[in-house]
Amino acid sequence: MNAPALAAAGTATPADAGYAERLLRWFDINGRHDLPWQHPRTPYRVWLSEIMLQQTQVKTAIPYFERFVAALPTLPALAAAPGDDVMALWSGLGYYARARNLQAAARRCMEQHGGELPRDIDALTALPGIGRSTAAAILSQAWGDRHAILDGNVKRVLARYHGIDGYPGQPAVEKQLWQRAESHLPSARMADYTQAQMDLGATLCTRADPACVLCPLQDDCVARREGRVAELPTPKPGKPVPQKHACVLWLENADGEVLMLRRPPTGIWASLWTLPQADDASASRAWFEHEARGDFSRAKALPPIDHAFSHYKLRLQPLRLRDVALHGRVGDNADLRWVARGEFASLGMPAPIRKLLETKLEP
DNA sequence: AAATCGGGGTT
DNA sequence: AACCCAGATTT
Repeated sequence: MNAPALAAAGTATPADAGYAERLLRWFDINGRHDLPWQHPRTPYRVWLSEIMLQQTQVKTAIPYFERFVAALPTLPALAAAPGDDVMALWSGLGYYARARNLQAAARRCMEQHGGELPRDIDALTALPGIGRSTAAAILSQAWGDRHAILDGNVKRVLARYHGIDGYPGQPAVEKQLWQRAESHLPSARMADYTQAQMDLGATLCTRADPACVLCPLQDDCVARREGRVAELPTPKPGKPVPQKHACVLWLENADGEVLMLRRPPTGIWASLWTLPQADDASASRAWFEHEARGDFSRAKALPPIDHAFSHYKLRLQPLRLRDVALHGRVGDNADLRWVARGEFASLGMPAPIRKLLETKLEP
């Protein structure tokens, strides 16, 4: 294949014309046409799906999406909802800043854009939680507007197709990928084209064991021709992650309710409800003796929970204590309260804490 | 056990 | 511009 004309990046050149055509022809037969956000394909539903899909795979996102749009079917409904409701609907998906940004953006749309998502790439990108790729995905899918996306799937496809070396998260590499993405845009069918790219990357040009023999782009794929499919895209340079430890207190009152507190609005597990946590057992004891009455030595250590973040590993040691009463009146502090088992579903909680609290224990 | 994913925040 | 942060899932 001839070297593509870099000067022409941004417009489809004759040399590129086949890319979108072949991809769309493949999509018509093999693409995903029944995703819940495609029917009906409204700006609000596309937006919500794109935010969920930023760090979550389609299969995982679908039940969350269904539940979310059933509870909050429109942008004004999202804007008007209590923040706790939004967090509860997001609970388990991870990256909770996405949910807070989502609602903040909805509220800004109510104030500045007449209660609708703006149909303008710059206005969209200015909203919290929406960057260049997400804005492009919304506009192309909701309206058919001509913008290139560059998510993880597209990065992988383009890195292989053009044989681009270097970690795609690196700015210089990402810049090249954007240029390639712009160069392949078709002149019509943008909604299908955007979905087709994501489908190709998700179902066929996968990270491990891609199905190259089925690929509509295999004839011009540099990685395929040079036998470098397995080594592209270049993996992220690894770093050792530190191991951290903490204790969590599982305190129950005489009614079997669990003491929970709301974490601060920034940092890890922001705004989520969780168990009282301290760096070690003696700090847990100090917290307990300050807040509660009872014999701390009765606390029973449960099996530790291991949880992995991208930048550190956390081992949580749960300490369970029952028939606990507090010194003060809990009702005075909205961020610390007794929670009945039946209320768990309505609170946003980190996945490992929810799992811990739902483990069956002897009475 | 390690890699992954897009946007926002900080330096 | 170049890191750093956030978390559940998949491999």
